[in-house]
Amino acid sequence: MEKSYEPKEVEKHWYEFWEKEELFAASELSDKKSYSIVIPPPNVTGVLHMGHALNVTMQDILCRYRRLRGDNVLWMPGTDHAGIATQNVVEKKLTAENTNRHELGRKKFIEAVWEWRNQYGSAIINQLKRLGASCDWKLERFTMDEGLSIAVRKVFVQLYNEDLIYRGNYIINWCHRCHTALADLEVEYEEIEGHLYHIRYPFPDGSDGIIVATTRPETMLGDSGVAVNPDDKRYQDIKSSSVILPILNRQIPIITDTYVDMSFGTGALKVTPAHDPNDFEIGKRHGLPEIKVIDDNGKMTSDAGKFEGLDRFECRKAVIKALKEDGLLIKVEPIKHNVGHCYRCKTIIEPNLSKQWFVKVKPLAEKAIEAVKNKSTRIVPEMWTNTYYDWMNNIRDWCISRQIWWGHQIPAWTCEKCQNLVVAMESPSICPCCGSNSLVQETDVLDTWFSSALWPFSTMGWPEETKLLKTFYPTSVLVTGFDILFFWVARMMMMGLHFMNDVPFKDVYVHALVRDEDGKKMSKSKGNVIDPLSIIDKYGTDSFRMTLAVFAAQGRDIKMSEKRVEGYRHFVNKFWNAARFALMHLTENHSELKFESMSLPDKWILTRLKNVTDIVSDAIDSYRFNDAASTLYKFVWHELCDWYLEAIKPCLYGNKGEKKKEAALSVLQRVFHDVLILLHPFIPFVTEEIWHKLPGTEGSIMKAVFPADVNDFESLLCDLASEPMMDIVMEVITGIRNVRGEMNIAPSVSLHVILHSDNDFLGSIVSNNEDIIINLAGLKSFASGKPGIRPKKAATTVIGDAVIYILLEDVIDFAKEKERLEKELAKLKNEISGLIKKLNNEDFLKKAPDDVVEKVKDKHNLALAKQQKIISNLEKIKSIEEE
RNA sequence: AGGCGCGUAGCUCAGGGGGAGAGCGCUACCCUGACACGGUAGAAGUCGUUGGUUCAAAUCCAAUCGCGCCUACCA
Repeated sequence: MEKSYEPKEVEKHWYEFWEKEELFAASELSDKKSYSIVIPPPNVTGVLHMGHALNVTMQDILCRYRRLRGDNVLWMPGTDHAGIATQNVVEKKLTAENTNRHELGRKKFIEAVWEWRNQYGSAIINQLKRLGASCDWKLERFTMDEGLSIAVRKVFVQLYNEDLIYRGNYIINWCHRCHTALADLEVEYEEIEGHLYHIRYPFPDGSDGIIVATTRPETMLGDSGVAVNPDDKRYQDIKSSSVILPILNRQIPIITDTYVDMSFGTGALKVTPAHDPNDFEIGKRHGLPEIKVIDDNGKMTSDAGKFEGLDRFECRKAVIKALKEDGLLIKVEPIKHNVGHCYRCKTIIEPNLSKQWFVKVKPLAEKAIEAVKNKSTRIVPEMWTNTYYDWMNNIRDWCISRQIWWGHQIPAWTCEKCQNLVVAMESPSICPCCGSNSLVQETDVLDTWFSSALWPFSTMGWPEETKLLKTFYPTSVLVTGFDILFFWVARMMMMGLHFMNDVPFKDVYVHALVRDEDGKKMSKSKGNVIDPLSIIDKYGTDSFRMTLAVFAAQGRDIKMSEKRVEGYRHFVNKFWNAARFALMHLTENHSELKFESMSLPDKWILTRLKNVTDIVSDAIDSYRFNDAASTLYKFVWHELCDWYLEAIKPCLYGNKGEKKKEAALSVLQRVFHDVLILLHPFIPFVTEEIWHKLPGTEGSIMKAVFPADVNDFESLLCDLASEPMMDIVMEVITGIRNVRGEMNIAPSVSLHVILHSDNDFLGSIVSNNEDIIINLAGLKSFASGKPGIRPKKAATTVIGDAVIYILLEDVIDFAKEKERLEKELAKLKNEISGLIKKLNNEDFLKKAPDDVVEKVKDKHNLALAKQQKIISNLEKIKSIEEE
């Protein structure tokens, strides 16, 4: 074995091995318990980022763990066709080739997208593999696949027939750059420094009129009214029922509506039903005309009069100029306000009147709320439940049509002759209404999230009644970031319940975001993105995964930096070397535990192993990945390496006889065997590599059995008394080392140590394990016995009931020793005074539970005894000095 | 505006009513036959602030300050 772990070749080798051996494959039918996860499908245009890395690592930990526990695991992989993003990518490519999609035409363009997808679409999948993802790749799905497309059609048609999908002219969010409608969710609001323009709308008789305030003066061209609050005293006495719209000189009505906020601006609101969602509602209430002045390209329409053809922002300037000239611009004040931007391209979106398709979500949402309320689906951590309810309760209809070409074309046809609308699975040949054969399909496609919403069952073959569905639906857990809780999770809940009559997943584990070192969100524009692949290249996948797992505490974002990963590379390397050491001695199989000849450290480490096994499985079961990972870290480094391996070295070198050696070897093998399995979900590559070198193993570690599931484990291995006993041995050793350190005695100097104690239990433990103490404390000799004559020139330390004398014939520095003891005494006195305060408190004695009181009393007695011993040691020094 | 979360060692964070913890960093010593990506020891914290509940509060409650995020139709 290499002196340091080199991940590159190991990772490549074992990943290929796993795939070749089909170790990731799920069984369609099996007697085993089913466990299933569908991957949140990354965009087909995507490049692996930290979010994916965390998300996939967690799912992989769960899947590998469940396999080790004997479950039939399905981890369903795939990608999402990402309508707008993918279309953008391909359009860019076309531009570079000096053409565009309109020149190509719809059919050719779609072909071009498929070509692109076939060429580049597996990039993200290959990157997931670098993370060690154990998805069943044979089942890989894509939202535009034929099967998934049939599912989409079926859902659309059924929802339409159930009146849960409708088409209509409504105000929607329009992105001029992407040239499509967006759902409300796809608009990101950002605070912007803008201006609030106060504009006078004169009365028809030319008198003062009403002053309105707006941040988008260009929309005034589409105004069809001015609204004031009916309770607003300022406007009670107005005689006129209308005003004149400046520039266009249209007469528009003054209406009253309680929506208007009297405290904002002048309390008068210009109403533009075609370009503002609220105005749209007001317009509907008052029957105002909807005048569209900005077209789908961001240019002014003919209704904008002389501004026709002008860009919307150019028009704003022109309108202001015109108003100024007419003396109708009263004032301009700076204002901070939220402006919506397209989540894909950051263009300022324009609320626009448009004919679109919508899903009526209320009825679907009710079932989705109920499913969480009655715990059919559990959201972890629980704090997200409220956010989920909140959103679900205030949900608005979902605009699902997109004016792009790449996606699932809406299965609706209009008869050119009679205008009849047909929604059907298959393209109809004649109009069922008038028999005409000139039917034209709707050109819009569906929102990508519409198909993602079906992911948990469409990937398993729905609408067919497949074995996969029977075995694996509903899925066990969905692992995702909170940023798509609404986009995706909520919608899957609605669709799953509606079409499968069951929740899509029993648990939703919502994990945190990965941020940069300073806690900022990683983004390309900020330039603070850390590329997971470069981290993997540099430190290895296992180190990276371990880092993610250790920092994945519930409810807190992860601040990622290379330095962190470096720390966990050290861990992987430490483990590698521990294994290297073990394997140097494990030259043959020692799978049978030799319980009779075990030493204390043998029994101790097995007990600790059992304990750690329980903690780790508990933690993974409840999605506390950080607890599981750090428990293993501590166990491997600070118990296995720091104590156990060091303690058994004399045995392994044969200094303690063949039987002891055999026992130690058997324990060593067992501990490595089990700890490899425990670690495998976190660091799959290095554990597989070592597994194959460890005697007594066969095949892949992926087929191993989790230690907690082995029968008789507890009775076979655990000796609970070994923990307190080993604690004493470790304390004695640490005590001696401590003196050595504080007295500045070089490690090369070996010492004589004498231990005095009245306590027979302690005495026997110490004498039974003196070889370990000698070895680990670096001693020349160690003697223990009942208190007797004190050695003269010795430094002392107190452990429990024992006084330890470290003989320092030539090197003792009494001043230093005195200082040391006094320092310790001061610490102890502090502790004692705290304990006394408690014990003097009658309420404490009366009300605190007995075991707590006992504990405090014990501690107090122990501290007193220790104090006594230190004081006498100090006196001894003084008397020696006086001699 | 409403909701959620977070303030614990220099840094990054665990913990969550009865002993303040880890990793990194720092200091000292050590290339001891797995590992210098290492070992041993050490220094370091009024657990944001103020009240309350309790025999007991870093932990529960209330308020307050600071930070972050999410949701919302303020023109």
